[in-house]
Amino acid sequence: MGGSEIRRTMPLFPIGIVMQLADLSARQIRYYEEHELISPARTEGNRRLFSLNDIDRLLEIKDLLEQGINMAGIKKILAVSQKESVERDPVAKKPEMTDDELRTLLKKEMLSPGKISRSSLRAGDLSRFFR
Amino acid sequence: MGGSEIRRTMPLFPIGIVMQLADLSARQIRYYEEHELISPARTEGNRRLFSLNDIDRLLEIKDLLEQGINMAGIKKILAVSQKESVERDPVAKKPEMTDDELRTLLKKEMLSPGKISRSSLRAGDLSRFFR
DNA sequence: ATTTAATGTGAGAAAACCTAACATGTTATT
DNA sequence: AATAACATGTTAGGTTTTCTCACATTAAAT
Repeated sequence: MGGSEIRRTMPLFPIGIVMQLADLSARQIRYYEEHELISPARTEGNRRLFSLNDIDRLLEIKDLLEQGINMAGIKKILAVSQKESVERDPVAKKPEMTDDELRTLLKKEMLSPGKISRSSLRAGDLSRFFR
Repeated sequence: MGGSEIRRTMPLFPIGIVMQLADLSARQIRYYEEHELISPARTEGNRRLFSLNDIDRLLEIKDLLEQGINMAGIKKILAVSQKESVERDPVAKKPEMTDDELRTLLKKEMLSPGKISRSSLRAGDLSRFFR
């Protein structure tokens, strides 16, 4: 788990917000969880709390569903794409990075990106909103 | 209005999450709102929804309060700092935490994921976590 | 000793979310 | 065409979270 992992996996959003961000119904989101495509955290009182990773994943699921892929297929695909993203993550791949390398990386992360309209959210977009 | 305004002003977080992120009680947060130091959005059902800007602001308020400044003073200061942050280049902005300090913090986070010490969070830091 | 400022606490109400069950609309299969 | 499987809608009843409002408490200033 790299440095950015911490933020991206922080359970922050209630389902109501996620519904808006991903444009999905509560029923859909819970259904995907039922099929183990996502595993949002829970509060002490059992309310779901979603991370940015969860939301990105939901956008991916939505995308794949629209391509006619079913739960089983999506599950397989997501399992692969997750493995890939871990291998591709520069921080995760080089945990023994020198201080200067890490410093350079962090500076790059601090750069401000441009604006994006929320209504046109697609899989992967969220990672550009939040880092 | 800068490009990043859209994301940073998006009402996303319920008060429960903000309490954890800023390490403040609900009472404190509502009190600051009562004194117009923050103006979180509301759901249709009247629940507060905080943006990243709101949370940064809360961290600033906390900071200023610890310095012994009262509501009135903080209000004035925040009015100024807001104006400045709009006019100032966000990248060139002088950090409250040096890059070295941030790097050290992030390293610690990488070693124990999910165990970010909230107390180490200060005003403005959040904008580096989320973009 | 008061007053003021910031925060704690509790009550009662409402919103948001939970699970579970059943219903509906599609698509695939027989 | 009938049936089955899949994804989603809907409703019901219950729990958690948040709301406002009021009163209490603590610490600092007068």
